[in-house]
Amino acid sequence: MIDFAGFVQTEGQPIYLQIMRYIKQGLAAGTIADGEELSSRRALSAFLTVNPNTVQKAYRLLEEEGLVQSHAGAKSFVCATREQRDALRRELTENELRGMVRDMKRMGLTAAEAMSLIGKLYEEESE
Amino acid sequence: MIDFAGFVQTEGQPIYLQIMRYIKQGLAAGTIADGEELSSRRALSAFLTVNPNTVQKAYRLLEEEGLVQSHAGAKSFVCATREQRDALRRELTENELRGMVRDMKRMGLTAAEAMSLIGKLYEEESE
DNA sequence: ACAACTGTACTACCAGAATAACACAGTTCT
DNA sequence: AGAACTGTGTTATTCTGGTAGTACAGTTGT
Repeated sequence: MIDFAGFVQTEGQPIYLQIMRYIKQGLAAGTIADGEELSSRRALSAFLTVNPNTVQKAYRLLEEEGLVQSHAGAKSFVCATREQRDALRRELTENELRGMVRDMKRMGLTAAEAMSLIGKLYEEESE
Repeated sequence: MIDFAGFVQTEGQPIYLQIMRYIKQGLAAGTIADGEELSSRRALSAFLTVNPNTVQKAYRLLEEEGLVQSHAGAKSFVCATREQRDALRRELTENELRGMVRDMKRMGLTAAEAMSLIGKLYEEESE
Protein backbone atom coordinates (compact mmCIF):
# COMPACT_ATOMS: atom_id res chain seq x y z
CA MET A 1 0.00 0.00 0.00
CA ILE A 2 1.40 3.36 -1.04
CA ASP A 3 2.31 5.54 1.91
CA PHE A 4 1.19 9.16 1.83
CA ALA A 5 2.65 10.10 5.20
CA GLY A 6 5.36 12.19 3.52
CA PHE A 7 2.93 14.09 1.36
CA VAL A 8 3.10 17.85 1.90
CA GLN A 9 0.33 19.89 0.39
CA THR A 10 1.60 23.23 -0.93
CA GLU A 11 -0.10 26.29 -2.36
CA GLY A 12 0.02 27.54 -5.90
CA GLN A 13 -0.51 24.19 -7.60
CA PRO A 14 -3.65 22.09 -8.02
CA ILE A 15 -3.93 19.26 -5.51
CA TYR A 16 -4.58 16.62 -8.13
CA LEU A 17 -1.26 17.53 -9.80
CA GLN A 18 0.55 17.28 -6.47
CA ILE A 19 -0.89 13.81 -5.91
CA MET A 20 0.19 12.74 -9.39
CA ARG A 21 3.68 14.11 -8.85
CA TYR A 22 4.00 12.38 -5.48
CA ILE A 23 3.23 9.01 -7.03
CA LYS A 24 5.48 9.63 -10.02
CA GLN A 25 8.34 10.58 -7.72
CA GLY A 26 7.86 7.37 -5.77
CA LEU A 27 7.93 5.36 -8.98
CA ALA A 28 11.05 7.14 -10.18
CA ALA A 29 12.81 6.65 -6.85
CA GLY A 30 11.78 3.02 -6.54
CA THR A 31 10.03 3.54 -3.20
CA ILE A 32 6.83 2.52 -4.94
CA ALA A 33 7.00 -1.00 -6.31
CA ASP A 34 5.42 -2.18 -9.54
CA GLY A 35 1.95 -3.58 -8.90
CA GLU A 36 1.68 -1.92 -5.50
CA GLU A 37 -1.80 -1.21 -4.23
CA LEU A 38 -3.24 2.30 -4.22
CA SER A 39 -5.37 3.62 -1.41
CA SER A 40 -9.01 3.80 -2.43
CA ARG A 41 -10.33 7.18 -3.59
CA ARG A 42 -12.40 7.52 -0.46
CA ALA A 43 -9.65 6.47 1.95
CA LEU A 44 -6.99 8.75 0.48
CA SER A 45 -9.33 11.72 0.23
CA ALA A 46 -10.20 11.29 3.90
CA PHE A 47 -6.52 11.04 4.86
CA LEU A 48 -5.58 14.15 2.88
CA THR A 49 -8.81 15.91 3.85
CA VAL A 50 -9.63 16.68 0.24
CA ASN A 51 -12.61 15.80 -1.90
CA PRO A 52 -12.89 12.27 -3.36
CA ASN A 53 -13.32 13.85 -6.78
CA THR A 54 -9.89 15.44 -6.48
CA VAL A 55 -8.23 12.07 -5.86
CA GLN A 56 -10.31 10.51 -8.60
CA LYS A 57 -9.04 13.10 -11.05
CA ALA A 58 -5.42 12.33 -10.16
CA TYR A 59 -5.96 8.57 -10.48
CA ARG A 60 -7.84 8.93 -13.75
CA LEU A 61 -5.10 11.03 -15.34
CA LEU A 62 -2.43 8.60 -14.12
CA GLU A 63 -4.41 5.77 -15.68
CA GLU A 64 -4.52 7.67 -18.97
CA GLU A 65 -0.72 7.84 -18.78
CA GLY A 66 -0.58 4.11 -18.26
CA LEU A 67 0.82 4.27 -14.73
CA VAL A 68 -2.28 3.04 -12.90
CA GLN A 69 -4.73 0.23 -13.49
CA SER A 70 -8.31 0.38 -12.25
CA HIS A 71 -11.25 -1.99 -12.61
CA ALA A 72 -14.72 -1.09 -11.48
CA GLY A 73 -15.37 -2.53 -8.04
CA ALA A 74 -11.82 -3.75 -7.52
CA LYS A 75 -8.81 -2.08 -5.96
CA SER A 76 -6.41 0.02 -8.01
CA PHE A 77 -2.75 -0.69 -8.59
CA VAL A 78 0.22 1.12 -10.03
CA CYS A 79 2.03 -0.36 -12.99
CA ALA A 80 5.25 0.88 -14.51
CA THR A 81 7.87 -0.76 -16.66
CA ARG A 82 11.57 -0.18 -16.14
CA GLU A 83 11.52 2.17 -19.12
CA GLN A 84 8.65 4.21 -17.71
CA ARG A 85 10.44 4.59 -14.39
CA ASP A 86 13.65 5.76 -16.03
CA ALA A 87 11.78 8.19 -18.23
CA LEU A 88 9.94 9.58 -15.20
CA ARG A 89 13.15 10.01 -13.25
CA ARG A 90 14.82 11.90 -16.07
CA GLU A 91 11.77 13.99 -16.79
CA LEU A 92 11.01 14.98 -13.21
CA THR A 93 14.55 15.84 -12.16
CA GLU A 94 15.34 17.71 -15.36
CA ASN A 95 12.16 19.74 -15.32
CA GLU A 96 12.39 20.75 -11.71
CA LEU A 97 16.10 21.48 -11.66
CA ARG A 98 15.98 23.43 -14.90
CA GLY A 99 13.36 25.81 -13.53
CA MET A 100 15.26 26.10 -10.28
CA VAL A 101 18.56 26.90 -11.97
CA ARG A 102 16.91 29.57 -14.08
CA ASP A 103 15.57 31.23 -10.93
CA MET A 104 18.85 30.92 -9.05
CA LYS A 105 20.75 32.54 -11.91
CA ARG A 106 18.25 35.34 -12.02
CA MET A 107 18.75 35.78 -8.28
CA GLY A 108 22.43 36.26 -8.91
CA LEU A 109 23.54 33.01 -7.28
CA THR A 110 26.58 31.29 -8.71
CA ALA A 111 26.66 27.52 -9.19
CA ALA A 112 28.97 27.21 -6.20
CA GLU A 113 26.68 29.23 -3.95
CA ALA A 114 23.66 27.21 -5.05
CA MET A 115 25.47 23.92 -4.39
CA SER A 116 26.60 25.08 -0.97
CA LEU A 117 23.08 26.02 0.02
CA ILE A 118 21.72 22.75 -1.30
CA GLY A 119 24.26 20.79 0.66
CA LYS A 120 23.23 22.57 3.82
CA LEU A 121 19.53 22.00 3.17
CA TYR A 122 20.17 18.33 2.45
CA GLU A 123 21.67 17.90 5.91
CA GLU A 124 19.11 20.12 7.56
CA GLU A 125 16.11 18.16 6.35
CA SER A 126 17.46 14.73 7.13
CA GLU A 127 15.25 14.31 10.19
CA MET B 1 13.05 50.62 -17.18
CA ILE B 2 12.64 47.07 -15.96
CA ASP B 3 13.38 44.49 -18.62
CA PHE B 4 10.93 41.61 -19.03
CA ALA B 5 12.76 39.92 -21.89
CA GLY B 6 13.83 37.06 -19.61
CA PHE B 7 10.35 36.43 -18.32
CA VAL B 8 9.14 32.88 -18.92
CA GLN B 9 5.48 32.18 -18.34
CA THR B 10 4.92 28.73 -16.85
CA GLU B 11 1.82 26.70 -16.07
CA GLY B 12 0.43 25.79 -12.69
CA GLN B 13 0.84 29.21 -11.12
CA PRO B 14 -1.21 32.40 -11.55
CA ILE B 15 0.39 34.89 -13.93
CA TYR B 16 0.12 37.77 -11.48
CA LEU B 17 2.20 35.76 -8.98
CA GLN B 18 4.80 35.02 -11.63
CA ILE B 19 5.09 38.72 -12.45
CA MET B 20 5.51 39.53 -8.76
CA ARG B 21 8.16 36.87 -8.35
CA TYR B 22 10.06 38.07 -11.40
CA ILE B 23 10.32 41.58 -10.00
CA LYS B 24 11.21 40.32 -6.53
CA GLN B 25 13.97 38.17 -7.96
CA GLY B 26 15.37 41.17 -9.79
CA LEU B 27 15.33 43.22 -6.61
CA ALA B 28 17.01 40.43 -4.67
CA ALA B 29 19.69 39.97 -7.33
CA GLY B 30 20.30 43.70 -7.72
CA THR B 31 19.53 43.67 -11.45
CA ILE B 32 16.65 45.99 -10.65
CA ALA B 33 17.81 49.24 -9.11
CA ASP B 34 16.00 51.16 -6.41
CA GLY B 35 13.72 53.78 -7.93
CA GLU B 36 13.76 52.13 -11.35
CA GLU B 37 10.78 52.76 -13.58
CA LEU B 38 8.14 50.12 -14.17
CA SER B 39 6.52 49.54 -17.52
CA SER B 40 2.98 50.87 -17.57
CA ARG B 41 0.16 48.39 -17.02
CA ARG B 42 -0.91 48.67 -20.62
CA ALA B 43 2.56 48.37 -22.11
CA LEU B 44 3.57 45.34 -20.05
CA SER B 45 0.27 43.56 -20.61
CA ALA B 46 0.72 44.04 -24.35
CA PHE B 47 4.29 42.74 -24.23
CA LEU B 48 3.33 39.65 -22.22
CA THR B 49 0.05 39.25 -24.14
CA VAL B 50 -1.97 39.11 -20.97
CA ASN B 51 -4.79 41.26 -19.69
CA PRO B 52 -4.06 44.70 -18.21
CA ASN B 53 -6.02 43.70 -15.12
CA THR B 54 -3.58 40.85 -14.51
CA VAL B 55 -0.60 43.24 -14.48
CA GLN B 56 -2.55 45.68 -12.36
CA LYS B 57 -3.16 42.98 -9.77
CA ALA B 58 0.56 42.20 -9.57
CA TYR B 59 1.52 45.88 -9.25
CA ARG B 60 -1.17 46.55 -6.68
CA LEU B 61 -0.07 43.65 -4.48
CA LEU B 62 3.57 44.72 -4.78
CA GLU B 63 2.55 48.21 -3.69
CA GLU B 64 0.79 46.76 -0.65
CA GLU B 65 4.08 45.05 0.22
CA GLY B 66 5.85 48.39 -0.06
CA LEU B 67 7.99 47.44 -3.07
CA VAL B 68 6.27 49.66 -5.62
CA GLN B 69 5.07 53.25 -5.61
CA SER B 70 2.22 54.43 -7.82
CA HIS B 71 0.46 57.78 -8.15
CA ALA B 72 -2.63 58.21 -10.27
CA GLY B 73 -1.68 59.54 -13.67
CA ALA B 74 2.07 59.25 -13.13
CA LYS B 75 4.48 56.45 -13.86
CA SER B 76 5.20 53.72 -11.33
CA PHE B 77 8.53 52.98 -9.71
CA VAL B 78 10.02 50.23 -7.58
CA CYS B 79 11.37 51.06 -4.17
CA ALA B 80 13.27 48.74 -1.85
CA THR B 81 15.60 49.32 1.05
CA ARG B 82 18.74 47.31 1.56
CA GLU B 83 16.94 45.38 4.29
CA GLN B 84 14.02 44.54 2.03
CA ARG B 85 16.36 43.27 -0.69
CA ASP B 86 18.25 41.05 1.73
CA ALA B 87 15.03 39.70 3.18
CA LEU B 88 13.72 38.94 -0.30
CA ARG B 89 16.90 37.17 -1.30
CA ARG B 90 16.86 34.96 1.78
CA GLU B 91 13.14 34.27 1.49
CA LEU B 92 13.11 33.44 -2.22
CA THR B 93 16.18 31.21 -2.29
CA GLU B 94 15.29 29.38 0.90
CA ASN B 95 11.71 28.71 -0.11
CA GLU B 96 12.51 27.49 -3.56
CA LEU B 97 15.52 25.39 -2.65
CA ARG B 98 13.79 23.81 0.32
CA GLY B 99 10.95 22.51 -1.83
CA MET B 100 13.39 21.36 -4.47
CA VAL B 101 15.56 19.47 -1.99
CA ARG B 102 12.51 17.72 -0.56
CA ASP B 103 11.58 16.53 -4.05
CA MET B 104 15.11 15.47 -4.94
CA LYS B 105 15.39 13.41 -1.75
CA ARG B 106 12.06 11.81 -2.49
CA MET B 107 13.37 10.96 -5.96
CA GLY B 108 16.26 9.15 -4.36
CA LEU B 109 18.92 11.65 -5.43
CA THR B 110 21.88 12.15 -3.12
CA ALA B 111 23.25 15.64 -2.45
CA ALA B 112 26.25 14.85 -4.65
CA GLU B 113 24.08 13.73 -7.56
CA ALA B 114 21.90 16.82 -7.24
CA MET B 115 24.92 19.12 -7.19
CA SER B 116 26.45 17.43 -10.20
CA LEU B 117 23.25 17.86 -12.20
CA ILE B 118 22.94 21.47 -11.13
CA GLY B 119 26.49 22.21 -12.19
CA LYS B 120 25.76 20.78 -15.61
CA LEU B 121 22.53 22.74 -15.97
CA TYR B 122 24.28 25.93 -14.90
CA GLU B 123 26.74 25.56 -17.77
CA GLU B 124 24.08 24.38 -20.19
CA GLU B 125 21.83 27.40 -19.77
CA SER B 126 24.53 30.03 -19.92
CA GLU B 127 23.57 31.09 -23.44
C1' DA C 1 -27.07 -14.12 -0.18
C1' DC C 2 -25.48 -10.36 2.24
C1' DA C 3 -22.73 -6.51 3.83
C1' DA C 4 -19.05 -3.70 2.99
C1' DC C 5 -16.16 -2.32 0.32
C1' DT C 6 -14.52 -0.77 -4.55
C1' DG C 7 -14.55 2.34 -8.98
C1' DT C 8 -17.33 5.34 -11.79
C1' DA C 9 -20.49 8.87 -13.02
C1' DC C 10 -23.25 12.78 -12.53
C1' DT C 11 -25.20 17.32 -10.93
C1' DA C 12 -24.84 21.48 -8.44
C1' DC C 13 -22.33 25.02 -6.31
C1' DC C 14 -18.51 28.23 -5.05
C1' DA C 15 -14.05 30.68 -5.33
C1' DG C 16 -10.23 32.31 -7.85
C1' DA C 17 -7.75 33.40 -12.22
C1' DA C 18 -8.04 35.61 -16.33
C1' DT C 19 -10.23 38.04 -20.12
C1' DA C 20 -12.85 41.86 -22.13
C1' DA C 21 -14.52 46.32 -22.42
C1' DC C 22 -15.19 50.18 -20.52
C1' DA C 23 -15.11 54.83 -17.78
C1' DC C 24 -12.78 58.44 -15.21
C1' DA C 25 -9.22 61.26 -13.24
C1' DG C 26 -4.37 62.79 -12.82
C1' DT C 27 0.22 63.81 -15.21
C1' DT C 28 3.22 65.21 -18.83
C1' DC C 29 4.60 67.40 -22.89
C1' DT C 30 4.08 70.29 -26.83
C1' DA D 1 -5.59 74.17 -24.01
C1' DG D 2 -5.13 69.79 -25.99
C1' DA D 3 -3.29 65.28 -27.01
C1' DA D 4 -1.39 61.31 -25.24
C1' DC D 5 -0.13 59.12 -21.97
C1' DT D 6 -0.57 57.41 -16.92
C1' DG D 7 -3.09 54.89 -12.83
C1' DT D 8 -7.50 53.38 -11.02
C1' DG D 9 -12.06 51.38 -10.76
C1' DT D 10 -16.04 48.87 -12.34
C1' DT D 11 -18.89 45.26 -14.43
C1' DA D 12 -19.55 41.09 -16.84
C1' DT D 13 -18.09 36.65 -18.62
C1' DT D 14 -15.48 32.39 -19.06
C1' DC D 15 -12.74 28.63 -17.28
C1' DT D 16 -10.65 25.75 -13.89
C1' DG D 17 -10.04 23.77 -9.30
C1' DG D 18 -12.25 22.14 -5.56
C1' DT D 19 -16.21 20.89 -2.61
C1' DA D 20 -20.57 18.48 -1.66
C1' DG D 21 -23.81 15.05 -2.26
C1' DT D 22 -25.82 11.34 -4.55
C1' DA D 23 -26.38 7.25 -7.29
C1' DC D 24 -25.19 2.90 -9.44
C1' DA D 25 -22.64 -1.17 -10.65
C1' DG D 26 -18.81 -4.45 -9.88
C1' DT D 27 -15.78 -7.04 -6.38
C1' DT D 28 -14.69 -9.25 -2.18
C1' DG D 29 -15.14 -11.65 2.14
C1' DT D 30 -18.01 -13.76 5.47
